[in-house]
Amino acid sequence: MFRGTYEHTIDSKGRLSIPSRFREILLGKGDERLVITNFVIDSMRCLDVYPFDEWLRFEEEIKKKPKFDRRMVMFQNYYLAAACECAVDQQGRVLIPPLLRQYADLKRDVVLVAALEKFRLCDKEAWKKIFAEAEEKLMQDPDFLGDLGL
Amino acid sequence: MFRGTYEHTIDSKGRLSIPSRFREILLGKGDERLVITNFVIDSMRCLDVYPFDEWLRFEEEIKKKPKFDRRMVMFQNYYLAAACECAVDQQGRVLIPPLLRQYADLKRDVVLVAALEKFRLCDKEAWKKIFAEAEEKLMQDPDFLGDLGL
DNA sequence: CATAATGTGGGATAAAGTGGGAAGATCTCC
DNA sequence: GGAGATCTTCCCACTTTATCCCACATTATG
Repeated sequence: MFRGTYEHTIDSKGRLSIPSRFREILLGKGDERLVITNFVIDSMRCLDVYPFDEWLRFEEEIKKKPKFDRRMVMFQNYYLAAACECAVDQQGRVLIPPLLRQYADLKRDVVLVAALEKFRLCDKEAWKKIFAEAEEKLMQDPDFLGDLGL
Repeated sequence: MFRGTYEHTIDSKGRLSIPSRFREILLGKGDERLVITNFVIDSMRCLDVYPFDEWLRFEEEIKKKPKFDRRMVMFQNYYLAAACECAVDQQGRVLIPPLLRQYADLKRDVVLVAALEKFRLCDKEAWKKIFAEAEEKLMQDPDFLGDLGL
């Protein structure tokens, strides 16, 4: 389970270092490969990053679904088609594939955000907006937090 | 169960010593790890601090909820994404992760406030306001406690 | 009053995050 | 097919941050 939010930078060669806490989890799996693909939060583009074994698990789920359902085809075109396997180098960095980087409009400053079994990669400014909106909406709705026991 | 309010200081390296009463509880669990995340009281930002086992329990509760509910997604982005696992060192101190420290605007003087199975970490001045407001509301409304069924 | 426990400060060491060079691979264009 | 350009990978190095350890002051305890 990934936890926490980290601000990192993408260098001039398009490399991004994985937070050591995240990397520990990958090392624990004995497989440092990642699968990166498109995602959107609040209509802001970002990237989803899976450990390789979690991605395989996810693919198995997909296979169980009706293959020619129209929405399934759309999903495949959007999410599966873009998925790219990336290796982590010996310094703990991944090269973000140019097309994906371009898609999510990742510049220098990015944020890595834990999301249970995977994590998200997001432009820093974009994440600020996503976070601010979540904070505001949640605080306007004390009943919701109450239901969660907070 | 945590009890009491303690005024401590965050040192120049961002470390905070856990009150010994709180630490006893952690030692009793046999696991001194903490999970720290964002919170807001009366639109004043602070941090929620869970013993590791309590946090796991909470995560299990969350997993039972509908995953793609809009408010749930926001909650995921606000509360879960920021949650960071922190170890207590041999002097009984935690390093408050910089992003969280920044979020809650923690300077030197902070307050640790027990909240049942977890506790809160709050800027000293902010806590004064939160406390004063709570006290005032209680005094202005003699039925307050009664309405709560206490 | 002596002793222990608690909270705080600071130095030394290790680790994390970032930048950049150089060799090898891949691609492009002629 | 070969020269040049680009991209990838590996390595080394630097800076910042985290962690460990020792030490001191203050407060609790007997």
